[in-house]
Amino acid sequence: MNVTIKDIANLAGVSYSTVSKALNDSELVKPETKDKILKIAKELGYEPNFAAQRLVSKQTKTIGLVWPSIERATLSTLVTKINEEISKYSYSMILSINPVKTSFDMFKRFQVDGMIVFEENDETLTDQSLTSSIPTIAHGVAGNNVLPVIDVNWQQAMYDAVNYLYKLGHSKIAFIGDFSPVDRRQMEKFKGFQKAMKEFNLPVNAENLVNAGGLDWYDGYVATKKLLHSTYKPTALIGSSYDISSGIIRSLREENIIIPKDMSVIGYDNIPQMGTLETPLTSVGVPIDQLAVKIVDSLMKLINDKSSVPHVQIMTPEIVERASCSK
Amino acid sequence: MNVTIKDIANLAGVSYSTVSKALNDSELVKPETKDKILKIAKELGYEPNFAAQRLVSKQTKTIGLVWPSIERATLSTLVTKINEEISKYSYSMILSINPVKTSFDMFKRFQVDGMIVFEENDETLTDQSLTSSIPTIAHGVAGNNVLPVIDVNWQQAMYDAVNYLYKLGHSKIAFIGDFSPVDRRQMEKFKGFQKAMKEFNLPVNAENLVNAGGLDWYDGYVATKKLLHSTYKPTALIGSSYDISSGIIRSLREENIIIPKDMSVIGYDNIPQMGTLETPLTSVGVPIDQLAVKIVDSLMKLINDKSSVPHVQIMTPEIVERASCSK
DNA sequence: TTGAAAGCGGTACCAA
DNA sequence: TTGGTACCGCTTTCAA
Repeated sequence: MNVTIKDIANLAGVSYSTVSKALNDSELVKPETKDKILKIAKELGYEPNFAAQRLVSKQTKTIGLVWPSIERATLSTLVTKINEEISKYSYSMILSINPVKTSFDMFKRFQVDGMIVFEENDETLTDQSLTSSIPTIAHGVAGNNVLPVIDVNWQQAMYDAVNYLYKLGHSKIAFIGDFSPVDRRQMEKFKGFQKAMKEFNLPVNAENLVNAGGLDWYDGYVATKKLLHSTYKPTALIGSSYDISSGIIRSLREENIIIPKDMSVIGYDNIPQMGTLETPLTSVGVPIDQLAVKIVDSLMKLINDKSSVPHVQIMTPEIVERASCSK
Repeated sequence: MNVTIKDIANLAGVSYSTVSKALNDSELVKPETKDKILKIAKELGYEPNFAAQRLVSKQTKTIGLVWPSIERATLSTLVTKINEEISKYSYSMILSINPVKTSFDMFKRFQVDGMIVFEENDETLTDQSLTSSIPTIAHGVAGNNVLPVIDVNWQQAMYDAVNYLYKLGHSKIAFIGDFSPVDRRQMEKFKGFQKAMKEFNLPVNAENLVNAGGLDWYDGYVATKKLLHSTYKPTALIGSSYDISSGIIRSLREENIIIPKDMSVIGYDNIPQMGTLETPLTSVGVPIDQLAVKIVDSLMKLINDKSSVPHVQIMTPEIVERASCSK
């Protein structure tokens, strides 16, 4: 059996409510008594029963993060950052890699104080049944979202990328991305690209629009290969994700195309790893730290005051230059 | 305020102990009563208070998994498998990406029924303070391990790889791995390679031993490049991890070296992804499913009977042929 | 400054 | 088949 405050009370010769106070460092206990109690508690190896505490206090100081697809690398950086951010508030984070509903149920059982979900598909954010009594923040594309969401201006990110290249003098710009319509984030990026191209009177067609059909580096690699062997000769490439961009670089190297001399490249995803690729890449996107801070901040606000968080918050992307583009 | 069994009892006009029984599907409640109670519970949107249940039952049906370095891809497959395996026992899994000690403390607070840790460094398994009242299984290299550990016969894996190649007629076999001495798993692989080579009277020296200095694909890529441009001309390569092997393939392709015609390649890590690489790779290692099953099985045994699990269990690797080797 | 006692939301045993 | 009740371990008034 575990040590309880009653055991301590017995040995200390005080009531157990006094022990409780002492352990919580209350002002109402005489210092000597407190010391004595603390000492005994230590000797006995006392560990508070969290379930009992919770039953009374209704606080767990824990955030649950739902992350059903751990195999996608880019997000792991964000998760790590979020974890750090949460610690700053002296909260803990637990992770579940089960489907959203299952995870929510589990977190509910554990009575976490708050939850964070990443958008998985269209329904993640709009499914009515996912409303929760527990403060929850989602990260994904705003729409009919049931939960308050932290969104990113994906369109603008791509617009900025095109604009950046255009200003450098490029007009033959290709976009390599995943156009599977289930992923709204990818769709948004695509729209942004289209919009920018149109504005600059540049064509968007089957030639400069390359569907990688997936988000792994290999998809980007194959897509780029195909592009390079087509008749269209772009002078600049935009990769729609970190992994895809890494595939692009590989393809270019194999073909002995030098970045940025022969080809300018910009990648989406503003994570530090962009700078440690084979060829460091100029990238566009919301800096991952900012995103983590915003998510955690919003959640904490939501926990303290249910009505204090906007239903949609959109983050502005930035360009980080790493010399992978030239005129 | 949340709905409690007392609320239900009031509305149903029964005592709350009856409600408790009904909700737990006890035989001792008349079906009609049960139905009525269940119906009311549903209407009220009743959700049991887990903390209260736990306070009494002392069971959480939850396993905590400590995984401080989520950024390493290979393990994510194992984690996913473990999660699946745990579900089969109708347990849930929660994950912590904090340092081992911090994670243990948190899991303890949540009173998980069991824990799983992956070896991070020498101390993870030997640190006395990590003994825990909660049943815990570690995965890593056995040694002075405090916790029961599921180990893999890394040496034999590499031995098998060399043997396999040798039998095919290769004698110029190079090993590309990470020799940083902090990672005991890597060290073990290296030893196995050495041992096998010695047995077949093949030399081990600076030429065929390539230190990638890291575990990312890029490390393997650079190392292979270097090797290919050296005077030593191997006919077979062994990659010490999935990522490194993927770098090897890539280097070979760039140099127009065909697998397996011009070069035989075996990779460590027995995960399905080995078959979906640019060039599917013959690989050696403990099949990841087996590993997951063993880990979870052992943990469940440990939970049910503290003394039933051997202090060290070593899994035997297997070779999966995928036509990346020839004579 | 300390203690007594009333819960928190359940489970489980015993009595009715 | 149901109800009464004693806990589980702790926090938090309220009295002493």
